[in-house]
Amino acid sequence: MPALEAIEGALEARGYRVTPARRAVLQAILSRPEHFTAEEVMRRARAGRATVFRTVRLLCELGLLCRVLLEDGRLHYRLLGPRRHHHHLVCVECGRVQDLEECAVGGLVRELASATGYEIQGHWLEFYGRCLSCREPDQGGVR
Amino acid sequence: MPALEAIEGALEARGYRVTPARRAVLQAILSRPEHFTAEEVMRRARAGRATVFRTVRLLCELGLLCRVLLEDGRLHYRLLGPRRHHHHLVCVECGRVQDLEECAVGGLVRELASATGYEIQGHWLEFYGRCLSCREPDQGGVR
DNA sequence: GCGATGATTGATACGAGGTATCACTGATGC
DNA sequence: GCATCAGTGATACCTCGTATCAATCATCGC
Ligand SMILES: [Mn+2]
Ligand SMILES: [Mn+2]
Ligand SMILES: [Zn+2]
Ligand SMILES: [Zn+2]
Repeated sequence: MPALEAIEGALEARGYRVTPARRAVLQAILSRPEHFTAEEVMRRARAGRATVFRTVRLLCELGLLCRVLLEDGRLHYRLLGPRRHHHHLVCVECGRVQDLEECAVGGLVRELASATGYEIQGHWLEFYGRCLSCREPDQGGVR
Repeated sequence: MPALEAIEGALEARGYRVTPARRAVLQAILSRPEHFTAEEVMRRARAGRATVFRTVRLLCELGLLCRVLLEDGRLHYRLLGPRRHHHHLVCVECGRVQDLEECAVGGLVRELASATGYEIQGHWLEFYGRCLSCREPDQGGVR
């Protein structure tokens, strides 16, 4: 999880200004739990609606945020470490999100490309389930 | 692609009535291209907004429609043959959608489950690219 | 047939989540 | 100093739904 300065550095490095509005959005994001909606950021950042959405989009484009697609189709955002393209495992009970280390469908993409003739450019892949701690009561585990 | 009578039969078989409003929605769907939004159905079916959305949801639940997640997060719908759970390959240029024969991440799901302890209950998986015909101009192919 | 019951409908309001406009502000470059 | 352009935010607007609720329709027991 990058610190404020790291994110601001990444913005400046790409020619974007670090303005008060952007800093407000960044602070709101850093104060949020592991994943959040743009609306939640809105409520905490002293910045206009359009600016919040623009900033979130910008951070996604720069690879500083990743988008987490929930099972019901809602979109959340999440700070991204230095990681590249990857996918998520979302606990539908407690909301915990686990980044999956890498993209496990690379082989599948190649197979599909040769089977269908498509030039495959991207994909969505998200998994949903119940995490270990949410399952524990089930199992009548220790204690 | 099921015909009107087949869909109506499926509704009746599960205890749902085939009403004029539902028939109007079905006809609008059958007149649409391979995938469509609920809004497009709205514009063609003489039926109230709520009814259109309710009917589309019902058809999804009954397995008569499948949901196609576009790259930008929008949701389209598509008539489903007798197929089960599967995924899509969407051409981002012409919009063509190809149903993938089966779910190719079953093995991955099992691996993930044992690696993470999650009980994995579902997933989203959609691929985006350019289909063969949309690529052809690229390649200076035959003719 | 008759009334009770439950399914279905559509007008309408509401809500989330996001984009388009556009006049304005504030840095930057010269 | 002035032109230019990135950034801003109020606001209107849009899509894609869901909630409400009174009206209607079909069915069923009698
Ligand atoms: Mn992530
Ligand atoms: Mn399909
Ligand atoms: Zn959990
Ligand atoms: Zn195509």
